[in-house]
Amino acid sequence: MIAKKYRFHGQKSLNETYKRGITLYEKDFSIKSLTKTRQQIPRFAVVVSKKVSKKAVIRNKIRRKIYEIIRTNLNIIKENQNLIITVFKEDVLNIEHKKLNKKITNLIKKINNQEDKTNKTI
RNA sequence: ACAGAAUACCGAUUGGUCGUAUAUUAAAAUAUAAGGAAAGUCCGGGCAACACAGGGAAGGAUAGUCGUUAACGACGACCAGGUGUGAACCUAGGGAAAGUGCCACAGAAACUAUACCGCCAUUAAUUGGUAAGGGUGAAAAGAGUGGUUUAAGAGACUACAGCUACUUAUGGUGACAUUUGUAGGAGGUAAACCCUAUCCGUUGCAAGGAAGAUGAAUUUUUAUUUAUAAAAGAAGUUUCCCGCUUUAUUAUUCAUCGUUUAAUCCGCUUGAGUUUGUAAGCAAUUACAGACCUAGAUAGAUGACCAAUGUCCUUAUCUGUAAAAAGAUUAGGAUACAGAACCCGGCUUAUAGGUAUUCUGUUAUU
RNA sequence: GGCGCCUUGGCGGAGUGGUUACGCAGAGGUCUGCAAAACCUUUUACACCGGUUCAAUUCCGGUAGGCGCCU
Repeated sequence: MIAKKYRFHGQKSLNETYKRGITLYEKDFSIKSLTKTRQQIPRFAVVVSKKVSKKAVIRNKIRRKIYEIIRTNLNIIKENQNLIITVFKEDVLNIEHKKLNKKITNLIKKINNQEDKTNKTI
């Protein structure tokens, strides 16, 4: 898991990223990001709804795997970035660790490039 | 050996790298960290608020007996009925002789029956007797078998067996069992309404409490008196009525703003706790003594990756044997169900694979 | 986390202890020069598993799926 200071606290900050952030889609999951000038520590959230799977064990495993990938690749991410990853399908569990790692890191890099082009910071 | 029954239990282990939460601490570091069902939320209790948990009506739950328990719709032992060759298992198992309702279709008739065919008597048609037999149906004058009686028949009468109500005696705390006598002769359904007995106040930790700023609102009448009393109204308590509480300016309610790296803190984990031993009891369980402290998250911790071992299954080879069983090696596969959210006692449902104890039936051998 | 409710053909939607109405949709036919409308015929259902009962979609218990409310 990831440390408590890297997590979101409360609903308003989450809603802000949902409204204003940029989104990119993969087959089984999507990424939203928003960079803020006031912030000093990046924040992450992984959302796995009950529609993905009814069992709490499977949902927890998916979250933990993705959090682990983020934790090991912290150097890619900007200091003032907010990231939300939402999972749509149960198949994420069956993907190998290395493949998932590649997919997610590539997506994050893409998003960072887009943000640099548009200069969308608040 | 095969096929079963019951009860109790385990449900992976070790190492490496990188991490998460809590506690201790200045920091580093150390310690601890998910189940038998944590699940479903089906019952019961603690705890909290409302009145200290009160009265009546309505409503709900349960239903053999005795016990266990904080309590229960749970559990234990026993009784009765049913199922099974048996070990055992199942049962919402009070009342239909308080009252009401329902019993489709078929059938003559579905409940104080009054006869469709049949049998007998009598006739021109018919009418009368009869509940033995047939047919319908889930269920049919509902006490079976043998005999007597008769026009034909029938508890109409009798012998034996059996049922219901009351009753005698013995055993048992009791349900009840065995037993004595008298009387009786028309069904089912209460998981239909209902009656009887017992129990239940309502809401649920998102309960409840603490932590900002500004503004607005907080009634009327009477009496004495100039701040008290009484009455009405209002608000709260809710399935309804009664009753109760408040009528406050350091308070309550509403609105707006602020806080977003405090959307926080308390409640929150020492408890009907875990474990060892002894004693009581058939058992559920209880008593006493010793030792121990063992998760506490809140966009929600308890993990990710890698390696080895164990267990089980399958294939092949070897050993082994009359044939099996069993053992060794090689290769491949599987390793379940499932994630604390205030806390306990049960129930129900899901679960790869495995272990132990007691018992039953069949076959074979001694 | 807690509390409550629902499930009937392809879709909507009545019903109740005795084998399920109706409307729309689908298929075929009548009518028409051809269509529409109208009329006639027809296909497809009580979420699943147990219990009570002679008989259950209905009554009772459990399971599954779906929905709502409480900060």
